[in-house]
Amino acid sequence: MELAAAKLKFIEAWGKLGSEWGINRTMAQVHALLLISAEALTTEEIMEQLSISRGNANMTLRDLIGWGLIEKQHKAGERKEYFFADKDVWNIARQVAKERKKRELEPVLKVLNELSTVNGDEKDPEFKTFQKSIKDINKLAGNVDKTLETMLKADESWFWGSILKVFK
Amino acid sequence: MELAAAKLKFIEAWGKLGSEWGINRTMAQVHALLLISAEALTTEEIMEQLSISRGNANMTLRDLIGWGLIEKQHKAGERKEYFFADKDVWNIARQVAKERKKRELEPVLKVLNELSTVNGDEKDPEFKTFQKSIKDINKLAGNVDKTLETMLKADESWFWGSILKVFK
DNA sequence: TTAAACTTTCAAAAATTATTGAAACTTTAT
DNA sequence: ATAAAGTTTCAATAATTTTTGAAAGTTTAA
Repeated sequence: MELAAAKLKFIEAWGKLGSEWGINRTMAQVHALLLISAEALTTEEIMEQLSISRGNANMTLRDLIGWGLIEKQHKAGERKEYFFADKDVWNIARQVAKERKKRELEPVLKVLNELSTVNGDEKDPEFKTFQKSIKDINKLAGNVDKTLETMLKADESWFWGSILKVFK
Repeated sequence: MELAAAKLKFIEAWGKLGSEWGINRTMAQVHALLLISAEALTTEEIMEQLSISRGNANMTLRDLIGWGLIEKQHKAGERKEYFFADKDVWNIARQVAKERKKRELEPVLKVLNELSTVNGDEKDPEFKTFQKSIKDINKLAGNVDKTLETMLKADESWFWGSILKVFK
C-alpha cells in the first residue's frame, strides 16, 4: 500500500472509531490527519484534504484545542495560523481520559452519590434492588475513577508495566 | 428523595451516559429500568414507564439481549414474555467490554496491523511520522486489549485488588 | 379452524446532530 | 485610514440516527 492510501485508511478508521465512542467523526479525522502529518497544517490544507467547509474546520479545530489535543503555531513572518497535534500517544490517551472523566464520569458519580443516600422501606424488594444496584455501580465507578486518576499521573511504561506484570 | 423520583433520575443519568458513549439513549434507559426492577417486566410495562412505542421497545429489548445484558423469562401459565436484567454489575461491565472489544477494538487493531506493514522512504519525514504514530497507537491498543482480556476472565475483587494494590 | 393475545417488522416521520457558506469580525501592513 | 488576509459566527440546510405505528406474522386455547 502507498503512504497516501495508508493515510486515508487511517483517517477513515480513526473517524469510525471516534463516532462509535461518541466523538464527532470529523473531529477524530482532523485529529488523525494532524497526528500523521510531520508538518503543522493550515485551515486551508485541512479543509482541502478532508473536503470539509471552512466553518466546520474552524469549529473542529477549536474543539480539538479545547480537548488539549492540538495547538496553534505561528510561523515567523506569516499571517496564517498553523495547527499541529501532540504526537505523544500516551499524552493523547491521558488527555482524552482526563476530559471524559471530567465531562462524563464525574457528573455521573455525583448523581450516584446522591442516589445512594435515598432511603426507603428496607422490606420493599423494589427499594432493596435499587439500593444494591446503585451501590454496586458506585463502587465500580469509584474504582474506574481511581485507576484513571493514577493513569493521569503515570508514566506510560510504569503504568503498563505494573498492570501487565500483575496480570502476567 | 422518593424512590420513584430516584429511579427516574437514575434512568435519565444512565441514558445520558450511554448516549455520550455511543450507546442509544433508549437502550441505556431500558437497561437502567430493568436493572433497578426487582421483578421482570413485560414489553407493555416498559413502554408505559418510559413512554416509548411498541416497535422501539421491541427492537431495544432485542438489542439488549444481543448484548447479553437482559434475558426473556416465561412465567408458568402466561402468554406474555417478561424481561429481566442480569443484576451483577461486574458481569455487566465484562459483557459490555467483551462486545465493544469485539465490535470496535478488534476491527481497528486489524487495520492498524495492516498499516504498520506499509513501507516507504525512510528519509521522508511524512513516512517516519506516519510510521511512528501507527506503531505507538498499535502498542497502546495492544496493551488495552491485553488488559481487557484479563478483565474478561477475572473475578471482580481479584481484578481491582490487583490494580489498586499496585497503584496504592 | 378461528380468533384472541401477543410479537415482529419496517417504511415513513420525527428528532437530533453535523455541516455549510456567506457575512461579520479582527488583525496587519502600508 | 483602508484594504487585504485571515478568522469566527451562526442561521439555514443536510445528513444521520432514532422512533413511531400500523400491518404482518406467530402462538395458543377453545
